[in-house]
Amino acid sequence: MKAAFRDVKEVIRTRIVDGDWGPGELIPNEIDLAAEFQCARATVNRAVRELAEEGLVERKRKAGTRVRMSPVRRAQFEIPVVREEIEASGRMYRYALVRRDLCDTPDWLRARMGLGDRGQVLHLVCVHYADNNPYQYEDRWINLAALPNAADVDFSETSPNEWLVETVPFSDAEISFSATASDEVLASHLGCAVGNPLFLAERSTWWRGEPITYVRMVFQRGHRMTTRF
Amino acid sequence: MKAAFRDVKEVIRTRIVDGDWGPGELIPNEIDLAAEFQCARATVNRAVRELAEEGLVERKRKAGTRVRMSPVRRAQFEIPVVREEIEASGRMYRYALVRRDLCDTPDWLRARMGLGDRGQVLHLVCVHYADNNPYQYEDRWINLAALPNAADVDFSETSPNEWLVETVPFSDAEISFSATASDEVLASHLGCAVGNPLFLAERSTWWRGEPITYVRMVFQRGHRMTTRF
DNA sequence: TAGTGGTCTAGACCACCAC
DNA sequence: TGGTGGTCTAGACCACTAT
Repeated sequence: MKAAFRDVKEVIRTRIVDGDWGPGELIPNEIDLAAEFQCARATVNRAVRELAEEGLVERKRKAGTRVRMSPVRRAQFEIPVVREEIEASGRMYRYALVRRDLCDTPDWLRARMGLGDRGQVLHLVCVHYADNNPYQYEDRWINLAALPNAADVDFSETSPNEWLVETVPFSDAEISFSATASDEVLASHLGCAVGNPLFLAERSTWWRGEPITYVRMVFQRGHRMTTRF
Repeated sequence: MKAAFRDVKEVIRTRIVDGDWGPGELIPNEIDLAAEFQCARATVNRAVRELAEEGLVERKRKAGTRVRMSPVRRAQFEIPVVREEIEASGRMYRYALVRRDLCDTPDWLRARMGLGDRGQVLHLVCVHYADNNPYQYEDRWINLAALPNAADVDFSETSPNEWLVETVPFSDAEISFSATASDEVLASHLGCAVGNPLFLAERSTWWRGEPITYVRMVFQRGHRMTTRF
């Protein structure tokens, strides 16, 4: 008899999934549901509110609660730190820094991140291995105007990924996924053929409105990103 | 003075983002926060509970609430119906059925969907256009044991996607994203070169535990899936 | 304008678990 | 075992909006 709102939620969910309450149909109001389930209205409110957050129903004051015509489908992915992702799968993680440059901000990066004027960026290239097989190629640019001390960090041991997570933990980000073809550099680092299709993730990060970093992460051939919903 | 819990939530979020309460740090308990914000404990509870759902803090009974060391990053994507996706971007949607077969369930599909014994499936191939440019190639298999009337539907006008959404609205799904190379069939339908890297989404769907459909959706060259978090 | 959901409150009991 | 979060209740007032 604990978490009554969960029971209420599941009963309602079942009625919707089973079609007792069809798409577009109005379901009873909170007072009636509270009476049916012998509980307080607040309990029903939480149950139905969570179903609305899941996209199963739609609520409007005065109009009541309706089953959605087509449920909103939200696929949700956890974005872990590479090392944790690899170690969680039981494989050994290894990291290697391939390249490190200090340079003026390229124009394409300035445009992409909304960086004004000029300034320097730290350009890092590294590879993440799982059981000594290349897993991910990382090409990263760090805005030194925002993180000047990044220039003094030794990235040969610590991956920029982890250093950033510790240093700027709570940031806004935009991530996008696409497909790209392997060029000679990628082929040599990932051990695949030139022209192979590869899964690419790009992420831009801001902290309190200020651009922090942009990274291209290219995964080993055959990589999949999966979720259930 | 409406939605006090939102104000409380934002004040706490700001303190965390600004570093007033650093990673791993214990934040005041609900009673103290309620006193500070001059509100009921339930109000603080909702605020902090939602921050926990967002992955910003971690709560444990007796141990209290701590700021997460590295916030859990969840990228969330809405999975719209193709037509809506295209029309939302202001482009004209067009659909074409390329192929329709009734056949015995191939072994690979049986394994992938957890289909027992034999049975027939409806195999549909179609293309979705945006402003008359190919946008997505769809290769779909429908389990006729679960949806026998799918065999009688005229899919030359209605896309299987939309028919399924109307017919089986509330289902469980597994979706996965990867990169694939264009073969001759894809190249001809999508108007790209053979070997081009393409973004691939695969979805398996179940309703009340029963396999419904498996679909491979291959997007036009250069397609990106983007979200902020 | 009336009905519905959105939210707050004050108090209560309980489950969990670090100490 | 005591402190903390998790939840429920009964009642209240308010905001929105369909009618």
